[in-house]
Amino acid sequence: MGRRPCCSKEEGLNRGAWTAEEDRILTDYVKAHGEGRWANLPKRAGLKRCGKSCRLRWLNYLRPGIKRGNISPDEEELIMRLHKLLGNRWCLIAGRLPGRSDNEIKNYWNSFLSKRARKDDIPRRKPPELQRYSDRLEDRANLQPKQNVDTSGNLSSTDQPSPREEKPSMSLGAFWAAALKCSEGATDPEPRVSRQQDQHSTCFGITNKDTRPHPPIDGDILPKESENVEVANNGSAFKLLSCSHRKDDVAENTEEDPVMDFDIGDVCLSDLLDADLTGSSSSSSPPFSDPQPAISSEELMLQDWNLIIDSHQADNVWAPNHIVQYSSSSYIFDSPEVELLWER
DNA sequence: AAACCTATCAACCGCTCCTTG
DNA sequence: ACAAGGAGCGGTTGATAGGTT
Repeated sequence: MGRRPCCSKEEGLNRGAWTAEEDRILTDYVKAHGEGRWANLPKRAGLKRCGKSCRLRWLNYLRPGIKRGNISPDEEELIMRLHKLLGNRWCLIAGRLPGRSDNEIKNYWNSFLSKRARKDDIPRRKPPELQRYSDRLEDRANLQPKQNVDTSGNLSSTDQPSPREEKPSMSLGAFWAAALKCSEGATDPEPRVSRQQDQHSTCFGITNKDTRPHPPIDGDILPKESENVEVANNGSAFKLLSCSHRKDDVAENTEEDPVMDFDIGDVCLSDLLDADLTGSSSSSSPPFSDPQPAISSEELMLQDWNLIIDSHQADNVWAPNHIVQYSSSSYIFDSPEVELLWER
């Protein structure tokens, strides 16, 4: 489909900084008619501005409750931690900081925190099994440089990108993001889940069979209840027992049950979590069922290595009743982050 | 005092996805 | 099923202020 030229290229529109008068007109109009219909707003309100520009101005500066400047140390720390998990997904990060706009956080990051993050970055160490797997892939790629290595570690003879490469899988990284998105909906008294946020059917929760009090969680990040994933106390950690939702069920259950499974690319989260990773990569029972192309768990983890938080980071606080033991890894459902440990 | 450099941040831009007809 | 329009996101740009030489 063709795209309309950007409205900012239209003749006769004001550009650059907004004047106080323009602000007043926009504020009055939105207060009277509500948000939305941005494309028509300038004409109706009598503003010589692009609709997108009006939307941006309203969301970033004029809407009620917006905070400007003076980002507190707490907010700064939260931004750092969320960015570590979510990357440059500013709208999601902003969603965790009431009154802050994605633009402000993005600017703050680019001008200050990115430098700090680089300075603080700890070199990340791959666990030995992943390092070996990574080396094997590299060796094979070197032997046959014109061949692609597909996501299952197999070689393909075509130069065309595989479908998976064309459309990247929802990664473990996205899984973390999904958990955060879910928490946002669950904690906000007036959930504002955007269409785009909703598109992956992203919600996830665990049943905490432990009866110990829920530890204080910043913003109470995860849903407190779930009927879908059972977690049992295993002494120092919790082992995932089951995950009842299949991706086929999600559509029907979405309405009444906010907790659901979701796809991680071609696989279901429950598949990933149910899979047995303790065996070698040549295990006779592949973790993910046909007809999906086999994707090894090693590969999945390798792909997402950069999103894994190193267990040596000093500020990690582990709450044993929020750990899901998964093979040699442990998923931690605690604090604003969902974290993954190796060989815990 | 002037020129230059750097940091900040508001705004722009292009792209993607969703909704609607 | 398809196309067009609406909306939102994230990267980038450019104006400006403040600091340094």
